[in-house]
Order: sequence, then structure tokens, then C-alpha cells
Amino acid sequence: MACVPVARNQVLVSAGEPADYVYFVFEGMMRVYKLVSDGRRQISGFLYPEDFLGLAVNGRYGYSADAVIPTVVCRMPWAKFEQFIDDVPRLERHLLEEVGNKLISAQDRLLVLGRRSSSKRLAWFLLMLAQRQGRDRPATVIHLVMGRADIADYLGLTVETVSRSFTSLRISDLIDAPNSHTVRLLDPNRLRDFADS
Amino acid sequence: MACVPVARNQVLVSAGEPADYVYFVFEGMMRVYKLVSDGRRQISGFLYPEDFLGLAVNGRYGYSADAVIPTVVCRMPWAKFEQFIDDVPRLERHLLEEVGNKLISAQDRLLVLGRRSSSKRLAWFLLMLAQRQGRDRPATVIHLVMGRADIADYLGLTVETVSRSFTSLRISDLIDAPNSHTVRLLDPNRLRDFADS
DNA sequence: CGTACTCTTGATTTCACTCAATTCAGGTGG
DNA sequence: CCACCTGAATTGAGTGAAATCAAGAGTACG
Repeated sequence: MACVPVARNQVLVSAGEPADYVYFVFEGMMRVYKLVSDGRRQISGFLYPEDFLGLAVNGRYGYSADAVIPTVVCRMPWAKFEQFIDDVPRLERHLLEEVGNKLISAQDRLLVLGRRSSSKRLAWFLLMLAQRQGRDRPATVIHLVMGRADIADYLGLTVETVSRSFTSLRISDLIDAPNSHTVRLLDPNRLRDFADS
Repeated sequence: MACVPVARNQVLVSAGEPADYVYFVFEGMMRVYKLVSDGRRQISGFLYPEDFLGLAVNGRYGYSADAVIPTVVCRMPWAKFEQFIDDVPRLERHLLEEVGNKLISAQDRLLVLGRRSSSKRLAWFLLMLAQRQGRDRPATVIHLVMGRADIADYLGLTVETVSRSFTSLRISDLIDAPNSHTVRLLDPNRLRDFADS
């Protein structure tokens, strides 16, 4: 399993290309997305270390992925990976659960994108990051690796609206933002209430 | 594997309930959804005959499901189903593909909900139905089993906006609608172009 | 140290939501 | 068989939230 560096903004896999490899993020952060004809982008997720990348339909990648920051990924040929699965039956069951969970959470996101105001989407996003970053208890200080444009493309908003939403949460004393890449959740419970009210 | 009828609007599984059974739709149509606290609903999919229902997280259903029209479903206890999977290794691989495809298509929907105008969402929805209904070539005449409210809750719109979008597509000569449950695609290619322009 | 990018804020426009009324279709009972 | 009733769909008017257009301030990187 070869590990390679991926530079900031470098595209690792492109939607529609033959899915020759599966990848695991070792360090950094990858951005998974699809492009629309008019140049707009919908980000479907951010990958942290240990996350898996390489889901395919009909032997081709279903989306594109590039690096948010300098990143290291480890890759394995699909053929070898399939062999792996065959050898370790538990792995397949595990993978099934994993994909099932991703499906459930994708459907949760449908709910957010379809029915929530901009500030609530942002609140929900921050809570999700907090959950993911704190290994035991959810963290109250979040380091935003991605920029505003990434958040916008993840939440289906514009950069300007994301920025205004940050301001709005700040004014409501739900968050504190010492700089644009750091957020402190002042009252996670109240933020949670706000997000799904 | 027992088969039971489900009346129109009857709830078959509820989000959060213990996931004791898996179901297969035999006849009719099921509606898979989640409710938000304010009473609104996000439909995550419509199930046709042969479709599978019963995905769970931590042993509990991740969403609710009820019948759009009188429907017949066949059910099997989870335990028995797992046994089935163990006995037939190919089944698990098949299931993994199935869930993977659903994940990809859920992500496509994120794109639609996040970034598209109401008419384009509807166009995309109709094309999806056409694809699903025509077994070989996509159908050009679509029978809408579900009502406007269902379509609205699927596309993250209101009933009124869905209705206006139908009118808009009709005026643009993209569709014809003899009655509210029948749609004819006058020019699928042009509709396709419109949907992802 | 300067240049380019990112982020924020302001003004205006647009598109979908809300509220309200009317039309239409299907089903029921006289 | 027709009149009525109910729920569904359409249409209209007005409002509101986010997009767009446009500057300016901040920050990071070469």
C-alpha cells in the first residue's frame, strides 16, 4: 500500500474516471465533490485521517476529490482490495455498516439542505465538526481547516451568506470567532436547540 | 417470509423503533421519510416493487415509511436475513453494491437540493421517474403515483411551487399534462439539457 | 514587503414561501 | 344519474430570505 503526498488543491480522483484504486487518508484533509455544468460545486464531504475514499459505480468513481490542505493518502489497487475483502469476511460486513451509516447521514443532510435556514445549516455544520474533532466529548473549540467557500459549497449556500451566518451566530452569542479559522462554541446545547428548532 | 397489505397512508416503520424486520415491496409504493420538529417532512425516496426497506443504525430504523397507495410488502426477521447473508456470500456483495449506489444517488440529490431552481428540480425528478419506469428505454409517459405534496417534500419545495413548476415546464413545451397524475415528456433531451444547465 | 486571495459588510434583486381564494376531480348519498 | 362534498391542485398577491452585485478590510504567502 503506497503512500503519496497530495498538494493543496491537487485533484486526486475525478468523477467518471476508471476507479483503479481505493484510498485512505493518512494525514490532512480531502474534499469530495461534484461539479455542475455552470461551474458550481457541491461538496459531499470532508475526509479526515483514516477515512476511506474510492466508492465506485460501474467501475468508475462517482465523484471527484482534491486536497484542502497538503495531505498524505495511501492507496491500494481495487483488485487487491477486493481480495482483501474476500479473505476477511468481517471486513465486508464492516464495510456494509460503514456505507449504510454514510447513507443515513447523507439523508440527514438532505433534510438540512432542503428545509433549513442558512444560520441553522451553519450551526448544524459546526456541531458536526465538533462531534468529529472531539474523540471522546465533542470539542468546544473547532479548527476550521476548510475556507468559507468550502463551507458554502457543502451547505448549498454562497460565501457571502456563510459569512453573514457566522456574524449572526456571533451576535446571538452562540459562538465566538477569534479568527476566521477558529470557532468556539459558547453554549453547545443552545446551539443544538437552535440548529434543530 | 410473510406478506401483508399496507393501507394508504398507513405507517409501516417509524424512525427510532427497533429494526426487527426487513421488508421488500411486492406491490404498490412506499414512501420513506423523516419528520422535522416543526412538522415538516423530508421524503428521502419512493420504493417500487422489488425494492428493499429496513436499513438500520444501531439496531433501530433510521427513518419512517408509509404507503403512498394500497401496498403489499413481504417481511423477514432481521436475524433470519442475516443468516441468509451468511449463507449466500454473493448476496452480501450485491447488497454492498446496492447500498453504494443508493449513496451515490443520495449525493446526486444533495446537488439538486442545494443548487438547483424549482423547475430544474422538478425536471430532474420527472427524468428520474422516467428512467425508473421504462424497463428498457426511459418512458416518455409517466404515471405519477404520488401527489404534489409528496413531490414537494421530496424536492424540498412547497406544494404551490411544485404546481407552478409544472405550469412553467408546460408553458415551455417541455411536458404535457393531461391530468395531474399523468405527464408526457415532449422532448426528453431538451428536458435533460434544461435540468442540468 | 507587496500582491493576491479570502473574508466581511452593504445595497439591490430575485426566487421561493406564505397567505388566500378559486378551480378541479373523485367519491358519496339522495 | 345528478348534486353535493371533500381533498387536491392551481393561481394570485405580497413578503421575506438568500443570491447577486459591488466595495472595502484583513490575511497569508511568495
